[in-house]
Amino acid sequence: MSTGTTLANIRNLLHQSGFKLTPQREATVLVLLENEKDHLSAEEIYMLVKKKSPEIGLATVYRTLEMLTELKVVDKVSFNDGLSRYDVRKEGAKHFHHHLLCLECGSIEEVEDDLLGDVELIVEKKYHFLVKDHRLTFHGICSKCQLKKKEQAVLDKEAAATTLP
Amino acid sequence: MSTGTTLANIRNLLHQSGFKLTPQREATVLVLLENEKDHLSAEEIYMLVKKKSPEIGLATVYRTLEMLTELKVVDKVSFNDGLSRYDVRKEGAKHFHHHLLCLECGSIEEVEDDLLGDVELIVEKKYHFLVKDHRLTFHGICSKCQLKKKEQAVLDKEAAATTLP
DNA sequence: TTTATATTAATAATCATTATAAATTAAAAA
DNA sequence: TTTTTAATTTATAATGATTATTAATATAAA
Repeated sequence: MSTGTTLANIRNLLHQSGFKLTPQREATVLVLLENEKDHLSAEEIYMLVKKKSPEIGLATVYRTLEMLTELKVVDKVSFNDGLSRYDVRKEGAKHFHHHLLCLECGSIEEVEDDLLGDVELIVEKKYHFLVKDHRLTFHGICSKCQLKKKEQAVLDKEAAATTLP
Repeated sequence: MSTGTTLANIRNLLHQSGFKLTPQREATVLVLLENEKDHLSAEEIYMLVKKKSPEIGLATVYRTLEMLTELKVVDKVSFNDGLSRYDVRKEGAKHFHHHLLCLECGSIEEVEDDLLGDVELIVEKKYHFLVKDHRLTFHGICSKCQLKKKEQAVLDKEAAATTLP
């Protein structure tokens, strides 16, 4: 549980922004807070929220996520798989966290390090582009799949050795 | 027209990879090469290809783009708008080019500068993640919309001044 | 020239997401 | 506390980007 972004904070924000706090919205926020590291899709969030708010409809989850995204409570990220993922924004975070997307198993890991340094300033000055946010995703192979591939390579080698007369 | 990635190169690559060179595929590649800077969606590409290959179907464009993406001739990028965009990959490019996405008008500009330096190495070493590619997108306001906003602010100010008694 | 099979067009289907309209409810007002 | 208002929800339909299917067509190797 992040020290900054809490249910109470989000309640306040909704109120200040003129939105009502419904049980469905609260359940959705709770699920997001409980699963901060998981980069859940809307459908996944829906399934989890349903356990807290069984009558909820998928469309409501989508609406809630959209509202939270516009309020900048939540970050929405698209990878190349046709799904959007939703993360609670770390309050006070200086930059958006980055993602490591495994091309083999589809797992997504977070990188909190500030990898960009002053790049936003460079972009603003050189390209006259007022930067509000950014997204950085690395596509590659996670350590687990790298291990798997090594093991598989070993097995393949042994199988070939066994086959030889 | 990039000096590296040409129709001839792509023809060779298709052949070497065991794919046939159909007029539809050729037309698609031509459109992509002619519109390198434009970050076209599948639908936009389809409309352009149709001018060269009037009988072509949208599904064929999708299939061709998918094949070119798998062959790494084309890069597919997703922003948060539900569409995928397709760019010809610059042959020999050391890194993927970056994007400036304007939140106001939706325009997309390219950044060719290498903004990341050795970040991929850092990620590989620290996170044990074998990096194959990356995507970096800046969300913000383009210079045109910044100008527009300034002009609008000026107009608003004048309107307010006119209204005052 | 023939053959094999990759590829296409036309159409249907899928799926993530959004729209719709009646019903419900949160919270402000009385 | 009750009433009112309009925001919000549910259930369902609709949308649009993309993929699957199948008969027809076409590329390129033999």
